[in-house]
Amino acid sequence: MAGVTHSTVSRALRNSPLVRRETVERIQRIAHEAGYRASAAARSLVTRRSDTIGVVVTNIADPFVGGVVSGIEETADQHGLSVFLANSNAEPEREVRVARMFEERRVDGIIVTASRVGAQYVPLLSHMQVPIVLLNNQHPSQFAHSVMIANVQASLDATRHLIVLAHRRIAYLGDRYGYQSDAERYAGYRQALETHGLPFDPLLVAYGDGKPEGAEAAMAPLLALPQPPTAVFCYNDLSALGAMRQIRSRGLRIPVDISVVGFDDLHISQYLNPALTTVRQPMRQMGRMAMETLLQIFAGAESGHDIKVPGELIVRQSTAPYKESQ
Amino acid sequence: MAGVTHSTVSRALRNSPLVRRETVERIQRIAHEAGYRASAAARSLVTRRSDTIGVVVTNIADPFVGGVVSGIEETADQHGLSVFLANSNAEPEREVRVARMFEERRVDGIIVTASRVGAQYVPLLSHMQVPIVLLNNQHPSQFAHSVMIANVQASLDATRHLIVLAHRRIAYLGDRYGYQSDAERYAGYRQALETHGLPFDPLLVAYGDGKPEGAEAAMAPLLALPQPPTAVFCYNDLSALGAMRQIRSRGLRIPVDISVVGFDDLHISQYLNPALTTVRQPMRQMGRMAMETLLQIFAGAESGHDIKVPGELIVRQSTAPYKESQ
DNA sequence: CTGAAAGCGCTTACAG
DNA sequence: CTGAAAGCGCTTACAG
Repeated sequence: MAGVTHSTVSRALRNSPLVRRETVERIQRIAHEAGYRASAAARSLVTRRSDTIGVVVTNIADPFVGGVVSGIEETADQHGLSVFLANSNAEPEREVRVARMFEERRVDGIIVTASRVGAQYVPLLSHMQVPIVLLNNQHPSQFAHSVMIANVQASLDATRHLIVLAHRRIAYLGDRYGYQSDAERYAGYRQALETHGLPFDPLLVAYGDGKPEGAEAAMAPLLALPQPPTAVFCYNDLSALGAMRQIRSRGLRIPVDISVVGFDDLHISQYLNPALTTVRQPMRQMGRMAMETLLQIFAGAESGHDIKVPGELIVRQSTAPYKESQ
Repeated sequence: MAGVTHSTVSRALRNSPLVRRETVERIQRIAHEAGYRASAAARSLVTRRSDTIGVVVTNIADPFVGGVVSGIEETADQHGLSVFLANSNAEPEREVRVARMFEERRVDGIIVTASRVGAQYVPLLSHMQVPIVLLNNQHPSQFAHSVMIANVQASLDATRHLIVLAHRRIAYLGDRYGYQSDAERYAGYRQALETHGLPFDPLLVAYGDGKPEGAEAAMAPLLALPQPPTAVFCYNDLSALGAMRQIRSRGLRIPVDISVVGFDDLHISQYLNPALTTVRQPMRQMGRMAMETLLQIFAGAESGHDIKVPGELIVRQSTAPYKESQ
């Protein structure tokens, strides 16, 4: 040591006004030279806060999730919080392990980000008495707050965009694992048809897996229809990617023969050929909002937080007016 | 409690053979019913292990990084380790904060994943006495082990592929922040030219930022050359995405007028139009390997770990034979 | 402004 | 097979 007790050291390192200025400086200098670093574990044992949050995702390799986590981490860092990242993979056993892990780590809060999270999962987490913020997920528990994209409105806009372009046979290519998000995007699609007096044809609805693979496969029967669609609204950009490949492989041109709309506006979407018309989700910002919601709850805000983020339709080159020749 | 001391509880919960079978069961049942969960902080205070690793990335929204982190997390989870995720953003202040955070948290090991990490950063981390594994990064410290893609060989293969297609004016579109990776990929490119007796033209080398934006801008002067390249080898797939858009915007066709090769084989690359010829990096697996290296070091392996992963050239539709008409 | 004491919730020798 | 004791490294009233 350097002439004082560890009590004083503890105070000095946290810049307590209870310690004489010069003592603080001396201690900090010595601590710095010695490379001393207070143990977070010991501290959290007494403060009863871990300064840690848990983030669960279904798949960190999904670019949408990556954008969201980036926003979460940025805000957490600004407030001195560390983030535990856990990939649930939507597997029940992993979900259970993640929940237990978060409990043992005594995380101060949890953010669940996923396009498809097991239905029993959030109840599992909400059992612990810790605030939970859901990002683009259902809200089945009273412990959960949420940040959600305005799926219905955004999908309505996207579908209307196609209707205004004179398309009459518009397909919906959903995500069979998308649960709530898929249901809402589908609802927006239906609403748009209805509002504009277009008939709904169940043959024009197909389901992929939210990834290019599944969408590519789901697109095939749509194109094989006697009266194929002249436009397709996809659950997300990744699905659009698969749909577009299927369309090309049939020798059809986008957007001349068929228009495609996505959802998310991934960073790459503007670089596709043709550039993808899509609904922008401000992923990074949504991540930040989720983290800020948690911060507000930590600070004692008791009212429910249910933030609805508007989606913005970005019109690019994958959509064009319907032409008779089709 | 339920009739025993906390010592016994502690032992029972960890399934110690020192405790009578039925006592173990009774305690576990009660603990389960009460929702008891041992505090990781208290435990790690005495065991002197946190069962935690720190993962630093420059940008979690980068799809390459997402793939790697996915592999890391998967393996960590299998071994009961939790992962702290920190985004350094290549900003020096954040790097310092991350290092301090990891020290305070007493992480058992660190993995640094990044295409471009600050040069002073790893020394900063290696100052703490904790094993470090670098993924696709320099190896400037004796505390660091590494998992790296075989950049030179893979780039040589990629460039040779273009040479075999009869291309003679092949550009290299690098990443000015890519440091080591960029230098090695460039070296492979140079080696291929040399081996095949092709002249090197410095005018055919341009630098982007490893993202579509920078590559798109860097591609422009290349195409404006009196003798433009007929093929371009890009630092990574994201750069290829930008290069391709620039090429199209000049009214040139891929691969008829110009061939494009990327590096990474992101999930989306096979869905591009045209599908991208690229070098596959097994991102997920590399992440797993990095984590396994750490695990081996924990287990006492003292030999240096420097794993070189071969890249695999995946030929798709963005490359074609050179034709006179160009 | 500083010190002595208690305690956060565990694990692990040491006894028995 | 179980208990009593010590201790991990901090923070924070409580005194002075």
